[in-house]
Amino acid sequence: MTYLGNKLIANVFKALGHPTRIQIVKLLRNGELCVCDILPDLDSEQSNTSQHLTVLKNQGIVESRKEGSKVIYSIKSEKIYEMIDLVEAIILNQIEETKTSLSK
Amino acid sequence: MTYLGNKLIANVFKALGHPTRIQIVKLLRNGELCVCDILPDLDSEQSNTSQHLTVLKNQGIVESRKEGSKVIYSIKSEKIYEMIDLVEAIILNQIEETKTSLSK
DNA sequence: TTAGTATATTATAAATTGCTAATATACTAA
DNA sequence: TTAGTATATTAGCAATTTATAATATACTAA
Repeated sequence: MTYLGNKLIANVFKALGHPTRIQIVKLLRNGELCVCDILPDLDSEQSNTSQHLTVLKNQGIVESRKEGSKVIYSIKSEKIYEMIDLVEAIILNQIEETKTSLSK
Repeated sequence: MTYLGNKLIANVFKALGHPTRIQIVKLLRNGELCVCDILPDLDSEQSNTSQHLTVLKNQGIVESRKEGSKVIYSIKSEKIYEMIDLVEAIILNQIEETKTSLSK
């Protein structure tokens, strides 16, 4: 694959490379939410949250629509959750490994 | 999940968030390689490549062993390739979407 | 021992990212 | 129209990441 292709791929991973953005994605696992419902569950300012949502949107991870004065965000592809599940499995493996090497 | 958990997850994604590191991971798809065999396929300096390998190693994405004067790197879990495949599928979807919206 | 090869580490400068505070925009209701 | 709510954008600074150049370490062979 070309450098350009790897850059596109890396950009998606990069967008997922922040704890707040991971949390946003997880919040959306049960369905769409307006920003007003996302905000109280996060530990960051309104403007910062808005910026994180923009990053996720720019990489096609979430999409949004307007409903009255609210903006509703949703996940564009369930594939994102498969990715998160894979990462969690990788992390669990490593924890197991660390445990094993400690008890030797 | 806690902030700490999301941070662990984000760190793995972050490690994959660079085109050179994606390329390294792809190079290792066919099996382990020494640094000397990775270097010529990359467009970056020796020391920079070594730093990227360290990032991947720190996140448990690759592992290494020494063999004589060479260091051999390999992928720790095939799950990484499932993740890359998912991202590629997401990107292809978006390209299709863009095409569709252009032809409307 | 010396020279050469393979890889890692360090310092540092440049580029990017993240956060905050302030401001702007869009909508709703009085 | 005015005030209030919901969200986005901007500017500026701090923190992090990236690349380069230089140096260090480990191994091999002469």
